[in-house]
Amino acid sequence: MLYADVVNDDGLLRIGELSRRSGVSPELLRAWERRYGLLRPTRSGGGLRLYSSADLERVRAMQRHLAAGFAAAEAAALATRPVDASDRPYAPDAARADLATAVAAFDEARVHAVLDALLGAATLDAVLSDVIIPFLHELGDRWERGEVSVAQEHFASGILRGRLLALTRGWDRGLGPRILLACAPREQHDLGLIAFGLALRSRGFRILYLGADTPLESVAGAARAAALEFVVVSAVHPDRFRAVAPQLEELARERRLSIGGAGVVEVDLEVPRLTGGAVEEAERVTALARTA
Amino acid sequence: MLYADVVNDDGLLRIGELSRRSGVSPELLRAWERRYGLLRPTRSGGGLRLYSSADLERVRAMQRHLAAGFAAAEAAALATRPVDASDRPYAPDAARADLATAVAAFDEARVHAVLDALLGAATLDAVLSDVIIPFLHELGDRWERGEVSVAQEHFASGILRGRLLALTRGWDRGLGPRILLACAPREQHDLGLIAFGLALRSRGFRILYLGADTPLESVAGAARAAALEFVVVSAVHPDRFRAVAPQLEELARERRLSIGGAGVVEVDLEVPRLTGGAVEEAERVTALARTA
Amino acid sequence: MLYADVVNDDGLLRIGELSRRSGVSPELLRAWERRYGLLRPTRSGGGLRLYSSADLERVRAMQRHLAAGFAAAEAAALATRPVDASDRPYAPDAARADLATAVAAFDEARVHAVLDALLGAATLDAVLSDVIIPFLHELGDRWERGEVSVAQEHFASGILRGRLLALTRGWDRGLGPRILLACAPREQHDLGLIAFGLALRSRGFRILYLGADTPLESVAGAARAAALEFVVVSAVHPDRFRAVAPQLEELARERRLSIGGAGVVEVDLEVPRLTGGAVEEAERVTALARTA
DNA sequence: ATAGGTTTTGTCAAGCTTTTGTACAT
DNA sequence: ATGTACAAAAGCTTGACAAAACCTAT
Repeated sequence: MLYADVVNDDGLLRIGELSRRSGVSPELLRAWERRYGLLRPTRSGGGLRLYSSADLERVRAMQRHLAAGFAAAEAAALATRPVDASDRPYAPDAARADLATAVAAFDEARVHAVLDALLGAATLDAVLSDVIIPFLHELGDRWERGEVSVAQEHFASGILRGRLLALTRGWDRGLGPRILLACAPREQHDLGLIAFGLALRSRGFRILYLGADTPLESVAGAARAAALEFVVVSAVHPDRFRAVAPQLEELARERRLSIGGAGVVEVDLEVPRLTGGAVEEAERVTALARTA
Repeated sequence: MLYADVVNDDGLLRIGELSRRSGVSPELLRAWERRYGLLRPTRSGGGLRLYSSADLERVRAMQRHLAAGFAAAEAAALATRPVDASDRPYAPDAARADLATAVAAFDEARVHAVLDALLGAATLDAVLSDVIIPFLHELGDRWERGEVSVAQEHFASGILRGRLLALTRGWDRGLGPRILLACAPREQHDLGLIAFGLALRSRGFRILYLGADTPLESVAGAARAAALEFVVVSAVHPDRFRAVAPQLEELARERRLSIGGAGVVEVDLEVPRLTGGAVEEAERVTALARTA
Repeated sequence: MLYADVVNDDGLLRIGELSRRSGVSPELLRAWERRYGLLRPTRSGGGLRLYSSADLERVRAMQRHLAAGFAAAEAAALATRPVDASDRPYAPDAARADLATAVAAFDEARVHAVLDALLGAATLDAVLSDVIIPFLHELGDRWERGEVSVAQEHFASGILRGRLLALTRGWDRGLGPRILLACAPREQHDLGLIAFGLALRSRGFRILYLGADTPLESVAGAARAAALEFVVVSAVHPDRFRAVAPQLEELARERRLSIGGAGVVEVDLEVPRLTGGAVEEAERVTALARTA
């Protein structure tokens, strides 16, 4: 189930099944159709109503509006109103707001649509530094202030992780210098590191990505096994670095190690620190590699 | 009876012996020969049928096919068809071995190439249950035995997570029942849960995915906010369940909750458990949802 | 592999066995065939229905859809959709067919949806060489045979150009070796060249892209101005090369020039020729650059 | 919400044919 | 060993029927 399904969405429901799925009686569904034109079912050869998934969505919207206190006529008007698909060129601020709304409603399709529009309108660098990374920060802040639930934060990072990882495909191939990326032990936030990797990739690096919560011995081992010179270890929380400070400094003597992520600002180690944004630091690392 | 009486110099069997060895009556053997050309015995000077061991194999194949439910004509066609071993490129065992080699060498391009070939050759269900999930298990086992480094394990799961998440796009769309998937608190292994979600998706479910390490209050909150009936919480380690047993049982009273993942086997809770593989349990959940 | 899997390859079932395996009564199976064309069994000499494993799959799909609440007619329509026959996640042939249908109907959303699904399921390399480039060839062939209108051909190449160009963003940045790509003078087909550029980019090259119909003096000038060593000139029609043969040979003495595209096969020049597919030749060029 | 009519769909039956294991005469 | 016969099992087609689900109109 793939190609046709993506567009064609689904089959058609008869009124009984629509009723079952929406919890609205068939009589009422027909009344809403007759009175407010809420639904526009196609018909079978014999005249039975056939509803699409869009109809089901409209019924659900109608129910939400009714529950919110609107009169039936108004609720129907709201539910049938077309979703404005304004094709503005590239508006990072509006996009962040859109993402926030979509995440609040667990609306996966909308999140993807916003990301599609963004990636269609601007470079990955721009989308990462103007939208995705700031959005993640905002999300984190609002989570701390209790304005966003853990579920919403998880939902959002799941989708973003999927989108970003999809862009990483093949990022270890080719001719450029190879760099190893890993999160410090016990560090679970990997999205910033992935973004950093993507920024590096678009500058010609080959990425060996180990991801969240990687023991430093493994980092060192992999760097040795794959003969890598450059290594970046990332953490959002400074304690993650402090807990392994000696090992980090040892690795720094062996390889060209940098540490990055929000956790670096308060840490004092004998290791170069990437304190800026992912794209900015990718640019700096590239410049460094050029001279090396 | 002497050996020489039933088997002649060239190792050829007479019909009685073929009958005895195969359990098929001589009459029926002759009928199969006449009707379907199943057997092509040579003849003795006196006209007696002389069967080779290949004939015996064909008879046994015929019996297997009959037992499998094929009618005689079709079973014979299958038994006489030349063994064209494999003209289709789906070889799960070889693929797993390939993946292991590629991962050991941190060869990202090769991992992707293997996955491309697999996804092009078989259904997602098959690839998940024959290759990806077993591969992850093998990887875990070999990690426990120290044959695989953490770095290799991380490298592999990063790539697989990216590929699987890419396939999840739009999995919340459609007409089917909606189901919430989350890992138990402190549980970081999400790949099995993603695979389970994909298997459910291909059976028509709509997926709301919260991912690793999700507090149960968030699960409950999201289930309420999005009006979801079905919820699955997963963990690889049983302690993850035990630590939140009361909350799980409370949630189970409120929603249709199941728990799954390797961690369920040793846990004793008043909550339905999904103890099988991802695809298998997806099938079961689908059946369950039907009865609801 | 289980015995059943081997047999399922192409064994034929009679209606009783199909009934046993699916749990659907023979009467109902015949009714579904008669009413909805769900099954298309071949017939034995005497007229008995003979079903393939694909038929069994269709019956099972039908049952799933019924269980999901669809009425029989709608469930059958879903189960007979061509995509259900090969529900591999990555089905290049099905995708090409889908693209052709969508193009014939000027259905842009569907073209995008198919491409989205493909790029989610496989690597760009695979999609280029398995789907996009073959599709362009088919389109050209069918245009020559008059089966496709100019409008359809323009529509398709417009969309594909847009999608591919969106992926080229920033492809001149970074650390890799630089390569100049241009179409020969008067050559308008640039899609293959873009695909080639993308394959090179994913291997670490930096691309300087001049596009369709570029005078060779401009190519030479740009190569000199940007100090580029590698140059590829492409054409679909051999005359485009012949018309500028001396200049090509001169440029080849100055830079590492290759010529590519469908037009190279019949041309005889003192210039290295890239006669294979875009991805394949990108791999070769990468290997060359490595040794250089 | 009800009444009265229509469509859809699973099931069944009658009468006939094909398939297939077994039996028997030569 | 061969060829023919035979009867049970399984299938085929046509036609019909009744319960469930839907329709419109009041």
